Amino acid sequence: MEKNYDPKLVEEKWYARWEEDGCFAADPNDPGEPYCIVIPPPNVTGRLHIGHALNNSIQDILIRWKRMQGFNAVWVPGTDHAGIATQSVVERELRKQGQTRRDMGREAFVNRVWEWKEEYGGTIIRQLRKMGCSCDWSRERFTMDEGLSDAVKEVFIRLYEQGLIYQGDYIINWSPALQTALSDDEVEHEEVQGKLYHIRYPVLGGAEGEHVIVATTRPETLMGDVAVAIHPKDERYQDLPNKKIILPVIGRELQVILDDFVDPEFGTGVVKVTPAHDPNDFEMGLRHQLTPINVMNPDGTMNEEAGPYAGMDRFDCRKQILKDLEAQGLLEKIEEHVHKVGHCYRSKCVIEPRLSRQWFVKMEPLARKAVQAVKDGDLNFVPERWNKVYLNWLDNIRDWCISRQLWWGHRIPIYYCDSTGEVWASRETPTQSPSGATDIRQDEDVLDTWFSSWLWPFSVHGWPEQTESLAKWYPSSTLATAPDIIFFWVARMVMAGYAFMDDVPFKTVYLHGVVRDKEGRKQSKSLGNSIDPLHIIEEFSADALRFSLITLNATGQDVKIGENDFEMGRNYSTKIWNAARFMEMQGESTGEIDPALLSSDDRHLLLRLDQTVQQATEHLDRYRFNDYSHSLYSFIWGDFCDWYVEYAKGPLNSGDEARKAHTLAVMHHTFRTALTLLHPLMPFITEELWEAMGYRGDGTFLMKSGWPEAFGPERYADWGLDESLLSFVDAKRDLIRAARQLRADYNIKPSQEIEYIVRPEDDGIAAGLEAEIASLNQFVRGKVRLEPAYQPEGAAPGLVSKAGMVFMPADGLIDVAAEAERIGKQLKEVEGHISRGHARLSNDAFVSKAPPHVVAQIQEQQDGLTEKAEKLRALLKSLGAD
RNA sequence: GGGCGAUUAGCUCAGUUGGUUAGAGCGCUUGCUUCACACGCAAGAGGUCACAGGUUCGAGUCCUGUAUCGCCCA
Repeated sequence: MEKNYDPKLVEEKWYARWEEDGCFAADPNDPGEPYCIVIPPPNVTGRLHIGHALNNSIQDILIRWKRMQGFNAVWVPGTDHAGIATQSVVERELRKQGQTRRDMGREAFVNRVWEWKEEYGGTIIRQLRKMGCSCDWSRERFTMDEGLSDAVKEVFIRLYEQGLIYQGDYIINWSPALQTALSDDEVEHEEVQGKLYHIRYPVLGGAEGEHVIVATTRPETLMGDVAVAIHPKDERYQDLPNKKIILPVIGRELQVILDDFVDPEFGTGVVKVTPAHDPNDFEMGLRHQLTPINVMNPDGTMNEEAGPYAGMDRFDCRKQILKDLEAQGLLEKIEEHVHKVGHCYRSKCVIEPRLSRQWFVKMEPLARKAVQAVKDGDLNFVPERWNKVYLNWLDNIRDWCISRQLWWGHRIPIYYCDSTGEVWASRETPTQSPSGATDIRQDEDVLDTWFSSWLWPFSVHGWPEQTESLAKWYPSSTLATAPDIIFFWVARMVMAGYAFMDDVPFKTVYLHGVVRDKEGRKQSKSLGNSIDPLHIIEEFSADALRFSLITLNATGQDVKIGENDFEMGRNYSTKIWNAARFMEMQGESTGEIDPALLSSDDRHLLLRLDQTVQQATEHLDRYRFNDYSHSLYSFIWGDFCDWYVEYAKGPLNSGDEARKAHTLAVMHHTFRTALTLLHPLMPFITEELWEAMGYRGDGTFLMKSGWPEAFGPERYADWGLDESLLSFVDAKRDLIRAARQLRADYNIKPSQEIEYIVRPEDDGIAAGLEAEIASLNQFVRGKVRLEPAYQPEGAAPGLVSKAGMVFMPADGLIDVAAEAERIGKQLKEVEGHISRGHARLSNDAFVSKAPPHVVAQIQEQQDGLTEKAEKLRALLKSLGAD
């Protein structure tokens, strides 16, 4: 074995071997309880970013763990056709060649997108393999493949027939850049420093110059005004409803309406009503039977209704109309005004609320069961606080605008016959209308991409076909995703699950945090602060990438991470590698663990191993991935490498073959179990060492091996594992640390053998230490002499440890002042603790009300501290420095 | 405007139902090429747990309020 672990070839090798051997493939007929994860399908245009890396590390940990536990586990991968993103990518390519999609025509364009998808799409899927993801690739799906398209059609038609899908003219969010409608969730509201324009609207037939002042942030929609509104109780404008108002520029007569919606505090209390360009005004328009006037084209330019401004861009129009109003003396004033403006989540352009005919899903009936699922505990969010966010959204749910004016996507299966006026839905492509007319056409629009993603947990299994996979793996078990798509996707999947499968789509939703840069900013291309996971894999390893991400990320919190944080994972890999290398150098291990030969260090290690098995399992059960990682880190690095390997060097080099073999047996037993526990997190290095250490035996991959079970009371009894053992080894290590500290403080080289004199705490410890004196000597690189009644003659450096006092004769080199300072400092600390403990114990309320075991504990601690203080004082005295 | 989260060592963060002397990684200081590992070993320094009240025998942990930062919804 090489000194440094070289992951590159190893990772490639194992991934290929797992795949060749069908380790990832699941069969619904195999035994085992079902466990299923469906991947949050990444965009087919996407590339793996660090957020995906975290998300998929979590899923892979879960699936590998459950597989090892004997579940019939499947992880279904796939991608999403990402209507807007994918269409934009191909359009951008066309533009470079001086072409547009309209030049090409719909069919040719869609073919072109398919070509693009075949060639470049799914890069991300290949990248997931580099990370070690154990997806069942034979089940890979795409939201536009044939089966999923059937599912989409089926769902649309069922909802349409139930009256839950309808078409209507409403205000929707319009992206002028993309020229399509968007759902409410696709709009990002950003606070901007804008302006509030106070505009004078003349009163018809009023006195010269009589006007009302209307405040607006969007003067360019003025031409679409059909009324002005005031609050019914606003006393300032009592006589206004009887008058007519003249719309500036256009000269249209406007009525004055009274509506509760108007906020008298906003601006002047008089607002313009523009039903075609504002959702609230639209509602007011309905209440007062006003006819909306749309003044804009789909591309954000003004149309002929805008009179003199026709053809002008909406923002140019704003400037021009302000200039004109100013010239006519109609601009009262301009105020600074901070308000929220909707932006397109994809193009970032300013969203235009626009009246248009679109398709909607009526959500309220679907939401009911989705609410109940969480209230009844059939669906759980981890961390729990997301329950509330989810419920709050569902309680205020609004209908979902599902039509998009795009070409790439599932075309709406609605047909029209212009001559007869028939409108109907059809699963097949019809040749005539229900009444037999042939002048038929299909709706031009496609469906929102989420309209296919919300079916994912069952459509991936072949629904609407009743497949074996569907029967076995629906509902899925855990969904792991980021909270930013809780509404877009998670809540809608729950609704679809109940609507079409009559059950939740998954039992637990684990929501992890967002990966940020060191400054806490979201990683983004434009900031140039993103970490490329592939670069990390290249530089460190996939295991290191996974380890660092998981270790640094506490449940549900955002994680701030920088490039060098991945060193941690690499260093850990090297550490494990070298521990293995050390064992390999000791030769073959054939022995079994023999209870009669177990030393206290052996037992301590085995006890800690068992604790680690329990902790790792429990932490995974509770989705505490960082705790899981931490417990293995401290076990392997701390217990195994720092203490046990150092201890083992004694028996291994003792020349006693039986001891050597037995020590190796303990090491291998432990290391083997530790590799198993670590496998879900670091699959590659563990699989490699599993083979290198000869654990494969009959040829079973580690990834197919069983998850370790805790020892249980019998083995505890057989092996003599108990708490007193822990405290003895603990005390011994405390002594070793004290001895090392004395050496370090006096700058004595590690190579120099020195003598320590130890005055053991009690007879039991004395006997224990006596039995292990060789090991002790080795740890302190010196010679330990046990002298129960030792009193230093004159000044000698000494320290207090749990196992007793340890002295290091220094041949008159002692620095009395420094020694006194150190001991004095320690004494002060101990005295601090003593006085705090004393205060508690002398408090009657504490003694009478606290549970007895707590009181006893404090008492015991107090005794220990008091004793320690006395020893420290004695030390100080022997220094003659008091 | 409503809701949620964060505030603990120089930095990034753990700290589960309140109960040992508040932990880790990185960074820092000192020593060490000790026969697995310098991607390492050993030792060390560093914290009035944002602030103010309250509950309690006992608060980093629970409650109320304040401040700062971040996110979501309207």
